[in-house]
Amino acid sequence: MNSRPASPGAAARAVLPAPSPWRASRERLRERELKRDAVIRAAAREFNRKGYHNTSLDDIAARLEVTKPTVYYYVTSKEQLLFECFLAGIEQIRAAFRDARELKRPARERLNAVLRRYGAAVASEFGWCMVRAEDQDLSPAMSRHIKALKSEIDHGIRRLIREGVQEGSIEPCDPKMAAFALAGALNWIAHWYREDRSLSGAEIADAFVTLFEAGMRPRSNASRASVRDRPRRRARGSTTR
Amino acid sequence: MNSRPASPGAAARAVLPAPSPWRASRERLRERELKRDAVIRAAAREFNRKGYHNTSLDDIAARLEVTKPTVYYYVTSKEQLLFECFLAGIEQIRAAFRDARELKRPARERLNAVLRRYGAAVASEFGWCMVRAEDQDLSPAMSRHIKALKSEIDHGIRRLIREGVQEGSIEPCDPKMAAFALAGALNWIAHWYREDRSLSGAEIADAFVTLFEAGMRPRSNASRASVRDRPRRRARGSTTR
DNA sequence: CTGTCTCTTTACTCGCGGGTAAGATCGCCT
DNA sequence: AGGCGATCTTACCCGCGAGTAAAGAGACAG
Repeated sequence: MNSRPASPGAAARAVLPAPSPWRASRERLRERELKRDAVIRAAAREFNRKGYHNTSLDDIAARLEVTKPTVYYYVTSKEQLLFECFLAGIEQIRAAFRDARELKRPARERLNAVLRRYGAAVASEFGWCMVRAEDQDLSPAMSRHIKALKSEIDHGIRRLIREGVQEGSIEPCDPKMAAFALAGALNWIAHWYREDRSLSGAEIADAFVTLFEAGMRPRSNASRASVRDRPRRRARGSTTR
Repeated sequence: MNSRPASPGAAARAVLPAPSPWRASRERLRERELKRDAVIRAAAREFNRKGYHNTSLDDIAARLEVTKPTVYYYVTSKEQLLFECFLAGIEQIRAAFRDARELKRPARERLNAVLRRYGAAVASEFGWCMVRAEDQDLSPAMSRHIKALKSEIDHGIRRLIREGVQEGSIEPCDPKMAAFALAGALNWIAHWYREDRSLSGAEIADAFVTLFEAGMRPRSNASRASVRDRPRRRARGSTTR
């Protein structure tokens, strides 16, 4: 407590060359961090496999080859475990937004970039927890926290859509509805991805983005005449309807 | 037991004017059916509000102003209760497919008709149960049953898409991915619809369908007419690779 | 060797909730 | 006038799983 290094210089000198007595302690800290992460990842995997309520802390502990109290040494409650998994997932998406903000491209492309990483996050080991962390399973405080984060993501998507519509890179539409549709399709990946892993999360997101962009109504002007499988080129100048 | 009516005529005569002794019994049957439905609807509402695992049978009973064993008089287990709710939801969608099959319209329109009723079903009181009935919460037998029904719906959508592509009413695309995207967006309604009920389920589905059809990439100049501040020409080459 | 700090275990508590046993109640039939 | 079947209740059982108390096992310092 009171033995904190007197000066930054002294501390730095001790760190690098000599086996300072502080080194061991720092290493332990690091190891502890690693173990904590392992606990959270194990929890995510089990929640993913069997669902939150069908997973006991004994299960998670067994998976780590330790006992339940050990798990409790690293987290305070099952609820917090779920919350941490949720955070790990959502943080990937927040990072995607931060990166996209730097990008100097039309909003539509920035949106697509975000959606790709969104899809990857949902397909990740934390996807299930992120998508399905229900307020009903959580204390009011955590529920509020999660809701706020989800809302942030939602409004981020809406904002990109709105920008895109304004600058003309996105077809005019209701940003709220569009955001719900996009996020819904991507979120749902978490439900079926466990069974069918033939594609990576990013690939799925790519396929979805392509679909959302093009739309399902044929684009080529010949759409009304039964076009077999010609329409490989997108409509350029001409229009349908 | 042995006093079954000798002829249909006798039975019919007894039903209408006279208070046949069978009437009471039939009325009881009917009432029983009604009560059973009430139990299932109450369960759906509670599952919807608090989730399957956070709802106890005491909760459901209390909501009906009866006691737990009464609920068990109508239903054999909590699991079955969830299953019945699931069935009630999915049956609406199966009906939509049956009706659409009659329709003599392009596959794209039949698909849209199905999707509209799909959305309405998801937004109904059974939507949550239908969408979230997890195999993990159910016995293997029921899990298989539910999976089969879900798969039936999924393949129905894929089939309509495939038909549409073949006849040219739908832009060529991967039916499997497209079905996942569509169903995902609609299923997800169940997650946010409880909070935001500003639109009916059918209206939401309508909005989604419009969106899916048109796509988010601006269509040719014609659709551009409605855009207010004269958005510049969209660059063709700017699509992400 | 000894105190102490970190990490992990064994061995519990305890309430919740699914499910049941054994009647009460009530209307109907004979 | 009493039996009977359908309906609903009171009063219970019991296992599971979240969470905890308390003690052991190492590592390191002095």
